[in-house]
Amino acid sequence: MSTATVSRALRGLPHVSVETRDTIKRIAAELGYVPSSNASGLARGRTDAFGVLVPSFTEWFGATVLEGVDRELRKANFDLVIYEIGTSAQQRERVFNRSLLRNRTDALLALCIDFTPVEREQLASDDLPAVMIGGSVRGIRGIGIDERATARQATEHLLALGHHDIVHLNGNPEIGLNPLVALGRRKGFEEALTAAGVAVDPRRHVFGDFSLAAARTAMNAVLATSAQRPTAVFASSDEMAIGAILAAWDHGLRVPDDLSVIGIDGHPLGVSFGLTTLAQDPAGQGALAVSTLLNELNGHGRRVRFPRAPTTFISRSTTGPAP
Amino acid sequence: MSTATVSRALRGLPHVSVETRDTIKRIAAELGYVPSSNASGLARGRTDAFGVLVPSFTEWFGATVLEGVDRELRKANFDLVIYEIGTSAQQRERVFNRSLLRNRTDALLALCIDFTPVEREQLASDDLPAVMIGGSVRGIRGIGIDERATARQATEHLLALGHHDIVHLNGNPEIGLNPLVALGRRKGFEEALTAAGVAVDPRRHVFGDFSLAAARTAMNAVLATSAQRPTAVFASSDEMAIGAILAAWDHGLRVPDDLSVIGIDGHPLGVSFGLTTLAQDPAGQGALAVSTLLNELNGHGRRVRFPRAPTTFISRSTTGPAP
DNA sequence: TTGAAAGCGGTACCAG
DNA sequence: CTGGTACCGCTTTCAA
Repeated sequence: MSTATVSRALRGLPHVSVETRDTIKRIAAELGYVPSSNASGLARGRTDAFGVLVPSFTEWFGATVLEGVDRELRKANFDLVIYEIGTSAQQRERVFNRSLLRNRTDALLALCIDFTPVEREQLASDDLPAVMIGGSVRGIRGIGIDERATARQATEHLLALGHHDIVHLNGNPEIGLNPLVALGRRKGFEEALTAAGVAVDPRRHVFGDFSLAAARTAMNAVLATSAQRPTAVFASSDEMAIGAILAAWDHGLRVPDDLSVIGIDGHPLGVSFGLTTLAQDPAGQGALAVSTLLNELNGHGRRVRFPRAPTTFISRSTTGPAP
Repeated sequence: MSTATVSRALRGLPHVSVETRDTIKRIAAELGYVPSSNASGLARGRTDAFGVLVPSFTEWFGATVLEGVDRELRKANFDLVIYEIGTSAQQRERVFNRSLLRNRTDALLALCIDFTPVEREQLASDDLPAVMIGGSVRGIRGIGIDERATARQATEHLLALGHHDIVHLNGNPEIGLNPLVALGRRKGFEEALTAAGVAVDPRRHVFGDFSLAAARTAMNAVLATSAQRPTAVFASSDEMAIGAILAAWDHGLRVPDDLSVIGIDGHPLGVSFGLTTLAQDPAGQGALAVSTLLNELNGHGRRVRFPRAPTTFISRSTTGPAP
């Protein structure tokens, strides 16, 4: 058998007789033969791998996106190369100067990262197809929910229940993540208020760092010092919403009787707290990004733009009528 | 310039004049040249990448290990290829038959996975250096805490506070993860009880699936039906411990006044609940595995055995004297 | 110090 | 349907 025939047989290409193919496959299995991805990749100019840039492994959104990415990649027999790039510019520079451009991947996914203009330029100039998940950025295609509309919907839910004094527990836009998400959610919150004829009070804009602990601290401060207590909280993430619930408990307040809380995300922990939320589907977003890029790599269609990722209102038990 | 000289210059090898090297580096930078990892890997018989098998992206232990693995890999300019292999044997077979043996990685890390004998054999026969993190398995080197001693220490803490009726909230050993961790923790629990002259009551062995929600449900059942209420809970993981705390709250019980709770892990969420726990350092375990394997790949030393990973007692506010 | 040339392990084109 | 054979882009040995 020539190497050519073996190669064809093993990859399921045509022009190989059935019996030849079977023989080759059997022997390959016996020998435990597996082609070298390096050699194959070199010859084909492909790597059969996607790269993903994540801000952190331990953060829910990114991890859940990876779940979907991996699922879709696995179907296509692609591998997944992950680069964790914290919020430090130094780490990021390393990745950009070396790994990204190292031709180890056929495409790139970035998770809600706040790229610098230089980085965006590098990404664009590089021929690697790239998509950003969790908030789009100029120059790179993005897939994500409609931040503003989602925030508005959450706020409207609270308004409809009669709440007028609502705290917006938001993420700080300056922590290296894509600032557009915090900004967009703020905007949607204010829009809803304004549309309902409720005044926007800047003191009700509180920062919880997108983390449970920080949100709890921030809300504790609000509940401790406010001359007048808010009756509801709109949190830009479920983890912050749970922090708000714990803060309410810290103050002996009942949820939702004394304080209503709504979040965004659909974090699994929300179930345990009966959290009302607007759920998104990070795994679905990741899977969509992969299948689209895979399609484009195969020459089917070019440069699709993504529609807004869907969001689902999940009504549980942390929101109720204003007291 | 010949390709040979360029190759030497760019990789910092000797036998290149300083000025030649500088020129080459400058031009390479201008051109944005980056060597193809495939070609380089093919020529050197190396991939400069590690593979990691994780049960799930969204589970705390694995994600935290990845954090440490990535940190150490990045230092060495290695890339990280991740294979998520749920608990389904089918998915795993895919990985084993294809990816693992695909020569995309120089070494393999597996996170607390319950390999079948066949899989173990494949791993062993393959020349890939491998280490298992979070519970060792026959045939593969492992790095992890001393399950039994840690569980015993946690239980002893409770006993010392005067508790005699202790529930062990354990993980179910049959969910695809390494069963030795649940078994070892059970053993340590019973040892401590026996050493203290306390009878082991099988009805106090409750399964929480290593998850918060399941643990809460399980504990709710205990608290609802027990003729006599336990005064303390030893949970095999912090997430389950938090589930127990929520269950206590569900029943209007105060922690630790009515029920003491201790966990194992050092999960960040524990901080928010004041959880007393025996913390381990998953990132450190991952980093150690990587640096060791890296060393061995470079020919320095061979087949190190790992000492037990350390554990730290963190006393917070969920344990107190028995009522 | 530098360059020439032989692989590394596949793929793909072309001829038989 | 099958085999021969130039590469793919880089590393490495050997000479110059």
